[in-house]
Amino acid sequence: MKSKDAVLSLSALAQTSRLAIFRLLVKRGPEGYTPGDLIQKLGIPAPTLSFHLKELQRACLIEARREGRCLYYRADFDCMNALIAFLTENCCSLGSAGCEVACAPVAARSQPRTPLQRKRA
Amino acid sequence: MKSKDAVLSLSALAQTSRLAIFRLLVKRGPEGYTPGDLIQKLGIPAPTLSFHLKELQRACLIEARREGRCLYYRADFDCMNALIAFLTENCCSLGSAGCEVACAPVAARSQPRTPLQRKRA
DNA sequence: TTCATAATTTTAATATTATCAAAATAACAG
DNA sequence: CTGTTATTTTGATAATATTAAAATTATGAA
Repeated sequence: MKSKDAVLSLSALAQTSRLAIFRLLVKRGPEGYTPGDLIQKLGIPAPTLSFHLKELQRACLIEARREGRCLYYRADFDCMNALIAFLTENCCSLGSAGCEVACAPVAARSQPRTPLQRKRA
Repeated sequence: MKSKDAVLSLSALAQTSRLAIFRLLVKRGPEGYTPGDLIQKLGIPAPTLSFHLKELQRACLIEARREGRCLYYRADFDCMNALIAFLTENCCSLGSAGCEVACAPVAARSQPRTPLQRKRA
């Protein structure tokens, strides 16, 4: 990851609402949340939320998929990994100290499937 | 570390000049650099540099000590540790996965002492 | 097609942040 | 005290970010 990309990612996370959104999406895992879900949970007006989601997307920290009429946003763990790697390598003098940090969604391991997913199986 | 502090730290690092300053200070280790050093290395005007140093200091990412008529700024590794811990715990779903990231200056481990340090020993 | 809902985009106003020149301050040497 | 160097503060301007309201697009159902 280049310094320029790191600044972009850091900027995206350096805002109260966006950090809150991202934390929710991380906790949620691969299934993701729709903007509607996030509006309910965070109380952010729709246009404002949309703006912040776009910022996070621009920094490649989240990605969206469409399912019917809903969009589902989820955290991009590869990108978050890259950011943490950049910080530990460049801002920590740790270098490759044998400690491989790998971000992965907790939810991916043992979460009940959604009704939609069950329908498909 | 609270979410509010994390936003402050992230904001401080989310700017090209400040990230560059911080990376230099991390590489440098405990001895630190004076504003004059940084002006030479980065070509930033003195008032702009001073502004950015204060921002980094406000986020507790760097600290200063005076030595004669010079100020020496150095990275605050405890604070950086706290930030990385926050990110891995809250934005990575890693939790305490047995991977303890600890930031420390490379310079602290195996760098030839400065003339000043030799004089004191 | 027409309607209702989900989500985004545009617009526009406000707030925050960055930049840098000029003046002010701090520390020291003579 | 006076002059010199290092650094910060002030203050003015430019750039960017934030947000709400209104308009627009897209989707699925009737």
